[in-house]
Amino acid sequence: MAKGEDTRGVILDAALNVASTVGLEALTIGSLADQVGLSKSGLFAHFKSKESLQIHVLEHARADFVEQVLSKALAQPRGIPRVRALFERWLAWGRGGPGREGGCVFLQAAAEYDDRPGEVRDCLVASQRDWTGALSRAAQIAIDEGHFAAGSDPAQFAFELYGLMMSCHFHARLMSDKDAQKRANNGFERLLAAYR
Amino acid sequence: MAKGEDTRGVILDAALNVASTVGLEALTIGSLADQVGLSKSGLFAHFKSKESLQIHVLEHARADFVEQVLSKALAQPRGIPRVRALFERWLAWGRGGPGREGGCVFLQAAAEYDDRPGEVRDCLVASQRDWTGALSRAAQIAIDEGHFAAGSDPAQFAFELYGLMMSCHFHARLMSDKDAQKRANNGFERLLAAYR
DNA sequence: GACTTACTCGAACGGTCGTGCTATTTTTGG
DNA sequence: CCAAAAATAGCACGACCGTTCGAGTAAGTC
Repeated sequence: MAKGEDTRGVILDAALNVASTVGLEALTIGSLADQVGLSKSGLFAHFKSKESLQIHVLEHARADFVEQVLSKALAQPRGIPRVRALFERWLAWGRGGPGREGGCVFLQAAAEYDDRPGEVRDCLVASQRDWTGALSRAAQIAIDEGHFAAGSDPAQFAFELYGLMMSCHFHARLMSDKDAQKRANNGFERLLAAYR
Repeated sequence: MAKGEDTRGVILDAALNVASTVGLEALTIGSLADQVGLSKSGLFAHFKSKESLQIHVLEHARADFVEQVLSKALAQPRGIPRVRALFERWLAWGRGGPGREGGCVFLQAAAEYDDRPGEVRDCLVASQRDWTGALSRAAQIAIDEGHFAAGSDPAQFAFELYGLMMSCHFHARLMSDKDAQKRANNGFERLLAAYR
């Protein structure tokens, strides 16, 4: 009973790595099976369809994101410190690393599914709605704490924060811009200044 | 001699429409041939390979972008008016419309090729380098004209502008946020205020 | 040790992919 | 109008896709 759950975890780890680089659609069961040393049908049996696999990959990523980004940032004091922690850990997560060579799988998936209906898209939208909601809530708390000006729009703040993250991902990965991280931080400080 | 160039244009129009929605990689020759009423091999003969087709699609899009966005914005007075025109037309182009249902094909391609080496990526990077360069130049002019504070970083401005555009595209398309356009404008005004 | 359950494999399926090759039709230039 | 050239169609190919099925193996229970 435990064996199956283990290999399933190994599969999802590898799948997440692939999906972050080439996307969830380009992810193929055959090559994934080779990577983890399973037969194609052996891997397939764990998920009943490719769509199911894609959804599980997204939820796997979401769990990791919540653990690495959200929950750790929530340990920071309310207000600007927490907002800062959210942004910094978000950027760090999106930078990728061993096991997630392709950066942020959500940004990859966002581009893939923004015009492609289906359950995968629905799952992605739900996760991103949660995330933008968490960002907005953190901004609202910053208002409540008096760190941000009263009357500020938390959703507007989240919107602009999202933009900084996306631009950083774009410049760092596609444009090989070594200053992307620094530019994102500059933009963040300017954003904070505007909302104070 | 003219016939071939015509059908080639028809093909590229349809291909651009498809690529903007599902991506350049998911674009298939067979379905594209059906759309334009050609046989698979008949269409294939126009481009010697799929990679060549993808590159031609990108250059087709680039030409349209230059015509619809860059050149028309350059007709505006130097400084903030021109910067504003660039941003507004950029957003409008990214919003899509008939013939480009999927929005901005460059954002789509940016996600697809940010970890996928090859000639298509090289072509995309070149076009985006041109574009960010144009944005930076417009910001530099705004500095020269005294519209932006002396000592401002034009590339930083372009970086943040790119973020607003991406976030707008993301929120409008994936998240079905009707306020995305408004939020992008809000962010733009805040950005202008910071650089004045 | 027998039985049941969970896991994995190999082979095969229909389908679609990009890509050649060879005709045949259509367009073009003199 | 005719020959040269360009454009298109038809067909076939090898490769890979997701998926199914049946058999075999390992693990857990009584």
